[in-house]
Amino acid sequence: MTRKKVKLAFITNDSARKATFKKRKKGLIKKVSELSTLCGIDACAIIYSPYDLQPEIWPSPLGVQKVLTKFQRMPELEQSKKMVNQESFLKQRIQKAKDQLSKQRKDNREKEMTHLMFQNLSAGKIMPNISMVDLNDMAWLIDQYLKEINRRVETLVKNSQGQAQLAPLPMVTNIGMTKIEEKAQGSHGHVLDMNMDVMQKQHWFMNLLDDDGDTPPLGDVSHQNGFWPNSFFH
Amino acid sequence: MTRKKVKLAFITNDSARKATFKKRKKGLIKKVSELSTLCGIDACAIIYSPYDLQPEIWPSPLGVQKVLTKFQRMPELEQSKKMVNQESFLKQRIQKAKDQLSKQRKDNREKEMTHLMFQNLSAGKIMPNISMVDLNDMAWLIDQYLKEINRRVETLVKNSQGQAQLAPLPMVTNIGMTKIEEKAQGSHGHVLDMNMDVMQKQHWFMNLLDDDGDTPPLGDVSHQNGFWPNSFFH
DNA sequence: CAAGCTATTTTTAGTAA
DNA sequence: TTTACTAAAAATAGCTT
Repeated sequence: MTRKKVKLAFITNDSARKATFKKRKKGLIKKVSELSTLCGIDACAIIYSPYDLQPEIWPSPLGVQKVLTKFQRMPELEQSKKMVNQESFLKQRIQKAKDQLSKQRKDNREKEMTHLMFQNLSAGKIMPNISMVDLNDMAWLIDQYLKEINRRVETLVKNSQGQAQLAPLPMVTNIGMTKIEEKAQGSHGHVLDMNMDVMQKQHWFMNLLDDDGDTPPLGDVSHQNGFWPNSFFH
Repeated sequence: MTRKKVKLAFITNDSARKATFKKRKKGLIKKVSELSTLCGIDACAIIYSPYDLQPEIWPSPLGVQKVLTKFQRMPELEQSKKMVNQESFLKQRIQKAKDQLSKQRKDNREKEMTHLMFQNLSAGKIMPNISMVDLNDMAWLIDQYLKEINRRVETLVKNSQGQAQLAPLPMVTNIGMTKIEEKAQGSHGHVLDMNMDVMQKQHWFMNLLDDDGDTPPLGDVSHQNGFWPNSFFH
């Protein structure tokens, strides 16, 4: 808090709560990354929120995976797993089976996407008959990669600090496109801004399709099977 | 940090690192719990350290369990974890091709601009029919050159230090124009201040055009295809 | 080492644009 | 609504005990 000392209790005002959440989420991730850097700690963060369908993750999907795997091997946790009663034991078995099914589906989907992505993106343009769902998943995937790239750029920038007044390094936002300051511009053109919201991303993506020339114009799909957040691996 | 601004890098001193870790771990857990309370977020923290056998957890073993179970059900995230290993080689291929394309475009644009620059500036004035986009890119290019010149000046200054109290060398800011202290003056006139923000640069540039006499006055372009930062190498 | 102490830096609540 | 700003609150690096 700042202008006023804050009471540590649930914020009932919706917009105030959202604002606070966004600010603190950012701060928290910064803290995690700093702890990781300063002390050489393996760390990750996964933050779900009612405001974003996709959870915010740090440092990367792979990084999260790595840390979680490590955690799951830990015996202490198993302790707490075992401390649950019989009912939850059964629930666990059911959950485990469900997880296996889910995992299998995911693996299938993964292979499918790999194939699609290679076919499409390596050709330098997007095939005309690819479904919106697939496009969406692919776009999300690319988004994850871009975020990872930006994280690395930032790390590099930080490590080369003290170089005396370097001009601010542009953040990588899309191939061949740079911008000096994230907030210094609108989101027109084909720059894939990390901070674009879902509608913006959709817009950007649709433009990309249109510009491709050989793709028939598509109608508004915003009311179809959700655009970005929730169609990944259903 | 406090008594000194901290460098974001691994702390090599063992005891200092441990002290920092303990302090920051405490702070981090506090932040997590606050976020959870204030915004009604389900959250947990698990912090391993080389200093404790048991990881520090929040809010409780069961609480951690609960959150983790929720996470493990999430299909979309897991997907992205795995996908990376298998696909990183693909990612590399695609990225490499894109980088090459981008580089080629950049090279072309640079040659184009160099040509333009020679045509225009060596004549001592700016051609009237050059486009705003080109003007903008050219200005950016010149800006880069000036920065490079300043870097070299600074290098020279540093190499000749120990000369006992050199007067502060004026920074080169534009041909024939100097200023003693970056912040000791406003940004009016034709001095190209490295620290000018986008709006200021735009203003400066527009003035340059107006003063040229034979260039028709131009309207406000701040809402056109971005002024300085984002129109280079589209 | 651990614990306590500030001078500073960093975060952020509330507000304004 | 989002973004920007700023003053106040909180966190914390380097000391001291």
